[in-house]
Amino acid sequence: MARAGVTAERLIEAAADLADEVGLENLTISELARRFGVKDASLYSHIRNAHELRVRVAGLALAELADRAAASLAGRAGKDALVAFAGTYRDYARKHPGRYTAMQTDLDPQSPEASAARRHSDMTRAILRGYALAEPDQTDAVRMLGSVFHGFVSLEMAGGFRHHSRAADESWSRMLDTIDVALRNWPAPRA
Amino acid sequence: MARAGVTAERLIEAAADLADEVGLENLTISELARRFGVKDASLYSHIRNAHELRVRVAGLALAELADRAAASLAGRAGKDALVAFAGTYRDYARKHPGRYTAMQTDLDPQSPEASAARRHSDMTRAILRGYALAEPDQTDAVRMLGSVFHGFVSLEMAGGFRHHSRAADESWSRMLDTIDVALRNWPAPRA
DNA sequence: AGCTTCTGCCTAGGACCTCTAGGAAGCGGA
DNA sequence: TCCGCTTCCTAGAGGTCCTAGGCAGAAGCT
Repeated sequence: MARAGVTAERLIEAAADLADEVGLENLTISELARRFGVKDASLYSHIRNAHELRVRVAGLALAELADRAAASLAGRAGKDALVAFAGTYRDYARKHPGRYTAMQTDLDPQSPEASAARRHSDMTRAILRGYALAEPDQTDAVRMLGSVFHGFVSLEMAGGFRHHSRAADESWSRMLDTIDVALRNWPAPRA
Repeated sequence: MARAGVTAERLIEAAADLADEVGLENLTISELARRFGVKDASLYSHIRNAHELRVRVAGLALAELADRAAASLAGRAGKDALVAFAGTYRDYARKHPGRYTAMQTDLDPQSPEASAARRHSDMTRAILRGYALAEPDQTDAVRMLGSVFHGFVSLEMAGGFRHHSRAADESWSRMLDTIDVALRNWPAPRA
């Protein structure tokens, strides 16, 4: 009997594709096995359980997005870098909703997946080199940027901007203008 | 045989509590029935299916949070209103993670639940009365505020700020300072 | 080539979940 | 008292996750 040739890598990648197609909440071991022409139980030689599958997809997505974000940052600085970086996040989320959702999984800080998450905050810090911010303001700014990007993308994905005629693209671009101004006018503490 | 006295309202409320305890993804019809001392099938006289249950929980949460936000806004204006409003969101999310997560469900714009969502954007607009912003900037600002609040809360819930020693409370408060400044210095288009 | 070992994939089956169909029992009103 | 509405039931189909135990390709050794 010919083997299907399942490996952990091919499994995770197929799982990520499946999640993008049907949504992370509909990513199931059974459907994944079906796609490989294999029984459910067979997948358990490659992954421990359904939760691990999701964590691995999260890791894949974090790494993929970090690579793209790094590429978009090359040769750019200041607002230019900010806009490119943010755009990469938004594009990725729209093209890969399942992967993007998986990224929000609560990861064990010890896990290898969590180190990919660290690349993201490091890159966000790199953007801030274009703005003069010392610690702890820099950490606060990293968190604000993460919040703004993720918040917008996540509300957009959930359909939150569909009620109003104003194009989401316009709001996105004006929001980045505003954030740029805010970073250049970062307020002193105890204002 | 005595009746359990299940009604749609009591059901939704219990479902919301259950979601807060075990997470929205672990909210099941079976467990809910168990809590009422009733068989699964009995619940289907009150709700159509599991998806409707989630949507109803989302509606409950949106309405509850809107009420609290409205109360926090009473008698406040400007930055004071901004901080109080934002704080209400964050508190609610921390006390009611299941309800909060449910709120992100993609709602049918025609549904009664979606009208509760409208209350939220209306209140956000009200906050902006303290800052001079004409359309379409106002809409962009509403979206930015929603993104910032939701993004921060959502990253915090997912454990995104645990890696660094800087307290999330501090970052939150400094972020609101920055947003306040940004709203007062909203940039002109085509900068 | 024959042998062993590894492991990818299998069958079988338990536990739990969603949801439908059809029936019985509580409870209010005529 | 009896009727009808609603609540709750039993029965059962079908899907999901996951474990235990086994067989048969594939890979390596002599």
